[in-house]
Amino acid sequence: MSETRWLSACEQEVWRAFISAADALSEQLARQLQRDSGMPYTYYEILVALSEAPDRTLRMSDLAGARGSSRSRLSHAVARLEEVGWVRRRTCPTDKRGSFAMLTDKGYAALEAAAPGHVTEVREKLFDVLTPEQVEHDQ
Amino acid sequence: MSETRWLSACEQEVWRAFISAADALSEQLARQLQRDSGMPYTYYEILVALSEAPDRTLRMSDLAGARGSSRSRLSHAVARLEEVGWVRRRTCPTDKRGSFAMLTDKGYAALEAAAPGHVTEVREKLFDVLTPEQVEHDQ
DNA sequence: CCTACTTGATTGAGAGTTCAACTAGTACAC
DNA sequence: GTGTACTAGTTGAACTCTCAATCAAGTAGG
Repeated sequence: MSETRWLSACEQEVWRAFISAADALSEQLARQLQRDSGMPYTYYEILVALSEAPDRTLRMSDLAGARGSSRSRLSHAVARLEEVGWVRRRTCPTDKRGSFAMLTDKGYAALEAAAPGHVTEVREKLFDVLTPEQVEHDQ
Repeated sequence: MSETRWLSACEQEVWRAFISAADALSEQLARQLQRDSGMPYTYYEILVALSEAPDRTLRMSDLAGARGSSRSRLSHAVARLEEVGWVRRRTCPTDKRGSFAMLTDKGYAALEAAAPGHVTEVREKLFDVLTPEQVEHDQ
C-alpha cells in the first residue's frame, strides 16, 4: 500500500469537467433514443452490431465481446429483444452450447426508424459543438 | 423535418471511439467503487457534494441540481443512504415542503475510506494514460 | 470410459434508474 | 380569502444491470 497520489486542484477540475460532460452527453443520447424510439442505448448498439454482421447474425459471445458487455447482460437484453420481435435466437448446430442472435426484419425496420433521430442527436450534441480541429485532434 | 445529416465514415469512427472509451472509463471507475467500497458512483458523488457543503448539508433540490440528477433519483438514493446511516434527512423550517440532506460522521468516514481507491483509479485509468500536453489541452 | 475442468449461455435475486402519478406546501391574482 | 398554478419532494411500477449460481455441452487426462 503506497501513499495515495491525490489530484491537484487543476487535475480535479479537468477530471470533473470531463466526467460530467461525458455523462451528460451519453445521458442525453440515451434519453433521446428511449423517448423517440423506445429503446435503451445498449439495445441500439446490439441492433447496430447485428445489422452489420453477415446474415445479420452473431454468436452471443461475439456480440457480448464486440461491445464491452457481460454475457449475462446480453442474455437478458436479447431475451427482451426477442419478446418485442426484433431479434430471434437459433442454436448453433456445431456447438450445441452456443446460440446465435439474428436481427429480424422487424428489428431492422426499428433500427432504420431510430437511426436518423439518433444520428441527428449525435451531431447536435457532439460534432456541432466541436470545431473541426478538435475532431481532427481527437482522431 | 429536414434531411438527416449522416455521419461520414471518419466521423463515425471518432464518435464510436469516443463513446466506447468514455463508457469503458466510467464503467471501470464505477466497478472499482462498487467492489472496494460497496457504493455506486452516483452515491459517491452525492457524498462528495455533501462533504463540500457548509455543515455538510444541502437542500434536496440543490443536491439534485448540482449533479445532473433527477429529483426522483435523488430521493431514492438518499432513502438508501439513510438506510445505511451515511446521510440523515431534516425538514426545512422555513419551507415545510423542503428537505435537507446531511452527511453523517459515518458517511464522512465511508467517503474518506473510499476516496483513496477511487482517486488512484482515476489516476491510473485517466491521467496516467494522458500526456501532460493532452491534459493541458483539455483544460 | 469417466471424472474433472472449462466454456457458452441462462437464470434469479437484489439494486439503481426512470417515468408518471401523487402529496403537500407556497405564491399570486382577483 | 379563495381559487389556481407552481414548486419540493416522495412513491410505485416497470425496466435494466450486476453478481453469483446454475446448467448443459465440449475437452482433457488417466
